[in-house]
Order: sequence, then C-alpha cells, then structure tokens
Amino acid sequence: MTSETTEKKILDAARDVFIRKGMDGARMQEIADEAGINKSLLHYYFRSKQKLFEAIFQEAFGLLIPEVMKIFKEEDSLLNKIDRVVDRYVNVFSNNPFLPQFLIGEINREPEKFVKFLQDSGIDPVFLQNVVDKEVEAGNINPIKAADLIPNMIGMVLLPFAARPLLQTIFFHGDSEQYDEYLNERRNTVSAFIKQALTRKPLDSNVSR
Amino acid sequence: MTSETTEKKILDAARDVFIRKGMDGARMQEIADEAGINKSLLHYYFRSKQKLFEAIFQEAFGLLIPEVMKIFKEEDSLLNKIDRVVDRYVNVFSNNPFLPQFLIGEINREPEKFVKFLQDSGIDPVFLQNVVDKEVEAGNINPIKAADLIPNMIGMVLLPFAARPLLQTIFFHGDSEQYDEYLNERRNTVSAFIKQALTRKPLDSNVSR
DNA sequence: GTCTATATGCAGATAGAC
DNA sequence: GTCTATCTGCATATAGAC
Repeated sequence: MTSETTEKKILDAARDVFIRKGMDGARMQEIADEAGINKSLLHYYFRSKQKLFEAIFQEAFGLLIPEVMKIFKEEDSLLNKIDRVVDRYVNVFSNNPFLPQFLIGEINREPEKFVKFLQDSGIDPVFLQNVVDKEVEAGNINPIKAADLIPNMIGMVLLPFAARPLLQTIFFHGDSEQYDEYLNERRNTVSAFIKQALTRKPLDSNVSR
Repeated sequence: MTSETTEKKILDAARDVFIRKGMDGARMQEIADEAGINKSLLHYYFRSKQKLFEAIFQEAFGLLIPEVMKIFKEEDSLLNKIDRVVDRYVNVFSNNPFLPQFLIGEINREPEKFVKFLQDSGIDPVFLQNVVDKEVEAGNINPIKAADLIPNMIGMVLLPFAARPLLQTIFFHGDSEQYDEYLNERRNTVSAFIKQALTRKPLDSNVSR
C-alpha cells in the first residue's frame, strides 16, 4: 500500500522535526521536505499541524512512562530494578537525544492538556511507594519516599542529555565522542551513586525521609 | 527618567514572557501588552526580537553559572558547599519556576551560539575537580568525578521544577501547595542523598569512579 | 493520492504623525 | 519617546487539477 508507506514517512519526519524543535519551532515545510513529499500531503493525512503533533506527543510519552511501571512490577530487588530503569532510560535517550528537552518543553507548554493525557496512563504512586517500603522493612535500604527516589533517578539520567551543549563544553572541551562515552558510563555511575545513597548505614540523624 | 522606567518595564515583561514561552513561543505583542506599552516601542528600545531575547538570555544564565563557581571557590568543606549550592538553586528556581525549561530549551535551540557564549563565562573544570580530589585525599568522601557529581546535583534539583506538571499530578494529586512544600523540602532531601552517596564506606567494588 | 496554486491570517518590523 | 497605520514575509491551511 502506497498510502501506508507515505503515512510512515510523514510520521518519521514529523517525529524527528517535532522532537528537535518542539511544536512552536517546527515548520510543516521542514517536515514535508524531510519526508520527501509535498506540504499539502501533510494536511491530507493529518488534518492540521496540531493533530500531527499530538500523534508524535503521545508516542513519545509512551516510550517512557509505561516503561518504569513495567520494570517496577516485575519480581526483582529494588536496587536491580533501579539498575534496569537507569539502563533503559540511557538507551532510550541515546537513541533519541532530543527527547528530554522535548518532553520538558512540551510538558510545560500546555500543562492542562498534558495532565488530562496523564490520567489514562495508569501510573500508581501508591504501588511505587509500596515497592520501596518493602525493601525498607526488609532492612535492605534506608527509608525514602518514591517521590524523591524516582525524580532523583530520572534527574540524574536526564540532565546530561538535556544539557549536553553545556556539559560537553565545560567538562570535555566540546569533544563529542568523549561525551558519548561519558553518557554510556552514566549507566554505572548513576546506579552506583543511588545504591550508595540508599544502602549507607545512617550514622547520624541526616537520613533522607 | 521616563526612558529608564520604560526600558525596565520592557525587560521585566520580556523576561517573563520569554522564560515562560521560549524564543519561538514568545510574541512581541504579548510582551508589549504585559509591559503596558505599544508594540513598536519594543523595536525603538531593542532593534529586534532577537536582540531583546539575547538580553534576557544572558541575564538568565548569569543567575546560575557564576553562582556555582563562586560558592565552590570559598573556604568550606565540599559537603557544605554542596548544601549551599543546592539551597541556592532551589531558591533561584522557586523564584523563577520556568527557568529550568527555558534554559534546557534554549541551550539546545542554538547550541553553536550558546557554546560561544560559554567561552567567556570563566568556568574551570580543572579547579572543580581539584576541590573534589582534595576531599578524597583527606578521606572525607569517596572518589568521584566532578563531571558526575555536579550533573547529579543539578539534575536532582532541577527535575522537579522542570517536570512539575508530571510529578505534581502523579505524586500529589495535582495539589499545588503540597508540591511547593515538597520542592522546599528538596533542599534537605537532595543534600542528604548526595551526602550519603559520597560518604558511604565502600564495602564492595561498586565504587563510583 | 499527490501535486500546483492560492487564500488567509498573523507576526516582526518600519514610516511617520504627534 | 510614544503612538497609529502600514508593509512585508511567512506559515498554516484549502481548492482544485491531474
């Protein structure tokens, strides 16, 4: 079917452009060019720029949110789960280097709309906290709220992707290959950092809670 | 001087609009409206949207980058310095809630231009690493690269601001006041998290390095 | 389904009166 | 310095031929 091929070409191009430039910065002309088709075909397949954008937006979030829940639901120790989520996020971001800035930008561009979209995504904070609490009760980790642990983890993984031009310049003289290596090593350094924070015996009162 | 007052009104309005919407999303009309003046006055004071934007952009980065270097240069233990940087960043982001998304978006929108801008900002990664290494040699903390420690710290502080619509919905049922409280407590939880990660006695080979 | 041509609206920028 | 009126170009979107 020619039509399916064209639709896929459009989605591929739209994904690339929207995620690099965001809704505001993206141009239908650029998407058409990258898809190798005419501009008006975009409107034939997707009524408007808005509709096309929403297709990409939903797809992008589908890459991330369900992933954490899925891994957290499996049978494994919390520290192993964290290892795997970190690894998974590094993979996704490595394959989609502009995804972090896109997500942060679009989450905030129309928060109301985004919140509605979240309702249907089946994330359960109570379940996440239970997973953490069980390990605390078993004496495996120090107490911590899921609302702290998970943002800590995601923040540490995400920032070097989101702030690449800054960090690559400051710490690596702009060397792109070195930076890729650094990003790859973050799988281990971030996991280790979290593990140390969670398993240190609390000798003083400064316990995170 | 009326002219100074007007210039200030423009800058205040431009700061607000640009930081909320970014260069692409901002409209000169909205800036003029918020400043309570006519659109063409914007062009009278600042030749173009681009020039006005650059004024805001430089100001915004001036809020952050020099701050870390300044604190790191003072005489204090590393763990105290980290406490103070975390506290300082929470303050800045609390007063400018859209700053994180703005910085991340604009860093990536024109990386080449941004890199040039960075050259003049006097950040010294060797110095930062030395500060860390001295504490390592003194036996106060475990070995870690500054290029890991600093992004970890900034990532953990920044994410709850940048992803507020997401996290507030998931973990706090959308309650804005609770979330403000949570953000405020991050001063302690993040500092404590870092401290535990850095000071845990390495019992196994999984040391971050 | 895919193209060319065109309509429509808006945003940045300028001209010129006051 | 500040305003109104206007120009110019561009981006989304549609009409209509093939």
